[in-house]
Amino acid sequence: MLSLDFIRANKEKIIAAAKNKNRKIDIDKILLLDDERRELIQKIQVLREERNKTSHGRPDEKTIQRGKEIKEELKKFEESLSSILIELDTLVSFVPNVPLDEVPIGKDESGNVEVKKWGEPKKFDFEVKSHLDLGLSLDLFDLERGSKVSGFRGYFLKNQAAQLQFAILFYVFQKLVAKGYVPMIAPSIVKGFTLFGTAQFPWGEQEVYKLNDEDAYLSGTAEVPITSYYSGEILNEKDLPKKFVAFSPCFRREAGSYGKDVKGLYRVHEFWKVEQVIIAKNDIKESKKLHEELQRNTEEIMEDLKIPYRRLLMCTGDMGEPQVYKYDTEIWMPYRNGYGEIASNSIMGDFQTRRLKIKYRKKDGTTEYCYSLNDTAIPSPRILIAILENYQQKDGGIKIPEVLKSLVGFKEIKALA
RNA sequence: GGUGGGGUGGCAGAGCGGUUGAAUGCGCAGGUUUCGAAAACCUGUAUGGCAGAAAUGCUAUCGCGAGUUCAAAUCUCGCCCCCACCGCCA
Repeated sequence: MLSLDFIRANKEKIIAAAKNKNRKIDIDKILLLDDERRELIQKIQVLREERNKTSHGRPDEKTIQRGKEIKEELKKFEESLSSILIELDTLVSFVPNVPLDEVPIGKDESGNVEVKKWGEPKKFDFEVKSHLDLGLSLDLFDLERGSKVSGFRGYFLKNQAAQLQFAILFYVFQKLVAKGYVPMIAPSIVKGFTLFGTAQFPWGEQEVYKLNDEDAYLSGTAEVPITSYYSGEILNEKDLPKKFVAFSPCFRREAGSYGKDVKGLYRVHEFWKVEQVIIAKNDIKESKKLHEELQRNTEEIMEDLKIPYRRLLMCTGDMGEPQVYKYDTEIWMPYRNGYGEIASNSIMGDFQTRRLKIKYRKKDGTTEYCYSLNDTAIPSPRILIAILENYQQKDGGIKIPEVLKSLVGFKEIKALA
C-alpha cells in the first residue's frame, strides 16, 4: 500500500511503475476521490468542533436544537465520506509498489537478467533420468495414489524421500538459526488481513485456499504469518532488524496453471518450506545489504548441496506488485537441462508494513514504517527434484549430499534389484 | 462444545452519560542536585487524520462494529479475543 501523500507527490512515477509491472490503475480517479475525501473531512471537523464545544456542560434548549441539526448534517457528510473511503481504499490497494531505479524494465520473464552463476552442471556418462522416473523406480513417491487420495497434483513422499525432506529442511533451519535468525514454526491457517497485509490480496485471491465460511485461509508461505507477526505494533529501532527463519506447510491452488509442470513434484498444491523474513528499518541502503545477506544464505545452501545455481535480477514485469527489488534463485535440474526456480528474494519496502501497520520508534521519538524482506531458504519437495537428479548414479541409485548424510542416516538410495 | 470472569495509554490500575485523551502509581526520556552514582525534586512521555512552511490548531481513537443521546470510555445490541473451570481430543 502506498500512502496517499506519496501518490499525490509522485503521480508520474506511479503511472510508469504500474505500466512496467503490467498493472492497470486509475490514478486520476484516486486523486479526485482524495480531493473529495479531504474536503469532506474538513466539513466534518468543523461540525464536530462546534458539537464538542457544547458538550461540556448542561446545554440550553437552543443548543440542543442546534445539536440536532449538527447531528443530521454530520450523518450526511459521514455517509458520503465512508463510501468514498471504501472506493478509495479499494483503488489504492491495487496500486503496485514502485521498483527501484536499477530494476530492469521488461514485460515478462524474458526481461530478467542473469547476474550470477555458480557451479558447473555435472556431465553424466549415461542418459539422465527425471526425478519422476527416479522416484518411481526407487519407490520414493507415489503420485497415482496421491492423486487418488488428495486430488490433482497430490503426492505421497515415501521411504528415503520422506526422510530426505525432513533432513533438508532441518539442515537449512539449523544453519540459519546458527546465523542468528530467530527460529519460528508459523501457522498456515491465517486470517484474511494477513493476506491483504502481505499483498497476496487483492491480486492473488484465486491462488489461496479459503476454509469454509470462516475468516480463515491456508497460507501459501510463512512470509504471510511471519511478516504479520508484529502487525499493529510499534517496535524499537534498537531491536531492528528482526531476522526470522520460519518453517510452515504451504498451500497453493495453482489456479491458472493447469497445463504447467503437471508431471512430478515441481508444482504441487502443498509443500513444506523454510522461509527467511526480515523486518528492518526504513532505509533502502540497509535493506539492500540485508537483501544480499538473504541471497547469500540461499546460495550457501545450494553450495552446501554442491548443486549449480544461478541468480536472476527480476525485471519489472516479472516481479510482483509489492516488490521494489527481487532476485530469483534457480537451481540446476539435469533432466530439463536447465535451471528451475527454487527461491525468491524480495525487498518490499514499506508496502506490506503500511498495510500491516508495523512501525518502529526512532531515537528522536518519531515513528516510521518498517521495511520488510523475505527470501526462500528451502522448499521441499521441489528441492528433492534437484537432489535426486543431480545425485543420480548410472545404476539408477542416488547418492546423498554430504551435508545430509548424518541427518538421514544413510549414504545412498540404492537401486532396487 | 458448556459455565463463569474480563478486555482502558509501555505496564499496573481509576473512571461507568457532560472541559476525560483519559486520575494515580510504575516504567521511560530530559533537567536540577552530586566528584560520579543512587535517592529526591521538576518537566515531558499514545496513535491516526485534516489544515499549516513551521509553531500550532482542529478531529478521531478506551477490543471491533452498529445503535440510543444535543452529548458515550461510560447505556443497548452483535461480533472478536483473553483468563478460569468442566467436557472432548493429536
